[in-house]
Amino acid sequence: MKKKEKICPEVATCSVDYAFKRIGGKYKGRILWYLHEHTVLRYGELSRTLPDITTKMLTQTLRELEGDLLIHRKVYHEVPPKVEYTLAPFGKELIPFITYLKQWGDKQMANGH
Amino acid sequence: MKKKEKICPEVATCSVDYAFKRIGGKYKGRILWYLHEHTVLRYGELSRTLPDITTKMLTQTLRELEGDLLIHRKVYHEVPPKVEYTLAPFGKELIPFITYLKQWGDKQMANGH
DNA sequence: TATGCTACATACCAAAATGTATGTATTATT
DNA sequence: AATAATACATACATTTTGGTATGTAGCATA
Repeated sequence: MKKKEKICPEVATCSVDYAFKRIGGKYKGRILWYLHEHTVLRYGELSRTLPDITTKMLTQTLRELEGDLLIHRKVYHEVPPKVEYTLAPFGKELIPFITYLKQWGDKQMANGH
Repeated sequence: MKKKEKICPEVATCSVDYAFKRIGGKYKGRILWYLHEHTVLRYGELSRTLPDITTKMLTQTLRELEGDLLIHRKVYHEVPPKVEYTLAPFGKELIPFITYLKQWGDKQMANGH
């Protein structure tokens, strides 16, 4: 049947939901992981590291991560343009979790799940 | 511009992508978390715990989690019906990571981010 | 003057995810 | 015979997300 009547009963637990929203999306996890592995990556390097992403989605995703203060964007005013991306403090705090998740994923994949 | 030429260059890192896909979706994180908190929940209890979910999405999401072996579904052949959901081993392995993420979310929310 | 380099922007379109509304099954109870 | 309880199923509509194709800026080099 339809919707529920009650409003959010356990306000605190919504932080799970909150967190998942910042790292959801098709590419955010990988972008954060690659920035962790390489420390600093230019736009074109990210594009080549994620071969399945389009420029539109890459730019869009990077802007969202930047807006959430998970990554930092440094622009060099040169021609041709140069922009470097790095993990911001809040993004770095997510690394242990992504590391753990990655290991879980490796294990799952190894067992064919 | 368009797509890239290269195929996936870093095969191993795709486990990040793999893992994110199993726990992605609008409600999976919360469902796993609530099952962890309550140990066992009936369908109706889950529905009341997630007041914003519809029966269609709840059922659909539970089936996906079950298919990925993250949760377990136990049916009691009674009338009216009774079905209990619990975390399966693979799902339990995700708890430390969801716990970490939840703490991160709590902190972010507390600071207004 | 044309082309290349790099990091995008943007209009339009397709696919995927989620929501709405309504229906079903079975047995006990009124 | 009608109603209640519980856990769904399902057709259809809408929203959200992602994809395609093409364009722009500005300077250097051929």
